[in-house]
Amino acid sequence: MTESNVHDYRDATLRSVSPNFTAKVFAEIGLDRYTICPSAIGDVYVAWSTPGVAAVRLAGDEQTFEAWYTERFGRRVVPAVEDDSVSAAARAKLQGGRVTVPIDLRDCSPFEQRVLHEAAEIRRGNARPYRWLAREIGAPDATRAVGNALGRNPVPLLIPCHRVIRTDCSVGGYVFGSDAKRALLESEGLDLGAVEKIVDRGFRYVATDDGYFCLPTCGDIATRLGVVPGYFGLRTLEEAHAHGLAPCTSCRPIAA
DNA sequence: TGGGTGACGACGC
DNA sequence: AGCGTCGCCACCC
Repeated sequence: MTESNVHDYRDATLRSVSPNFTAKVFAEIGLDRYTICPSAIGDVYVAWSTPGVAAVRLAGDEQTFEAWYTERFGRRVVPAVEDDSVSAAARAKLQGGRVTVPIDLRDCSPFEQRVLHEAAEIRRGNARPYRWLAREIGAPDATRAVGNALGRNPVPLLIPCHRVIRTDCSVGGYVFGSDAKRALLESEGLDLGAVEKIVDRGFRYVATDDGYFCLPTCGDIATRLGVVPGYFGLRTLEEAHAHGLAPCTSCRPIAA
């Protein structure tokens, strides 16, 4: 494709581009495109650029989405004609597949990227506190800033920011609403009712008889509860130490 | 430059 | 138990 061709395409009426334009052509002219994918919370728009998925939003009015996209990223986005490898991966992941999806975080600040990369490591069936995430990225006093960064997550669901909750195990905010966040966590196997009972009794950690203690929202605790005789709650780290318990290497419990 | 904002958290009633 | 206050930090004017 020549340089002048590229400009011709850019200047074309984007909505009427020929279906013959392949994903390869879109990649060459650097045009972002979007498609609709089913997800656990209903249909979402998935928008992507050459490097990866740039945005996930609840599906609704196309004009509103396109305007939001340009406002947020300073680039236009047009309906995709067909899936390519990036959107196909996103589609699979949004339906529960264990797939690696390339993500385009170029418009996020370095701090936001650190937060999002850490959130991406939290596995299904788990949740971690905002404060925990702040500690993990080496900014232990930036809890509030972590919440702000997650609130600007351009790719919710793909980067599972819904798995970051408050230290008291209440779910906290979410771009699609706290109720959706709660439903997502439950659908992933986290028993928030059980967690609430533990917290209501004044416990911040849970120990199993095999010698480890966890955050109440650790996914591994539920697994271990099936194979060890019982569990008991703890109020402080000192209490855990007094019992000779080791911190779970998965959830890495933090001080109250 | 500096003041305002916010998906937080600890404390005090 | 729930609310106001304040400290914290990154980000935006």
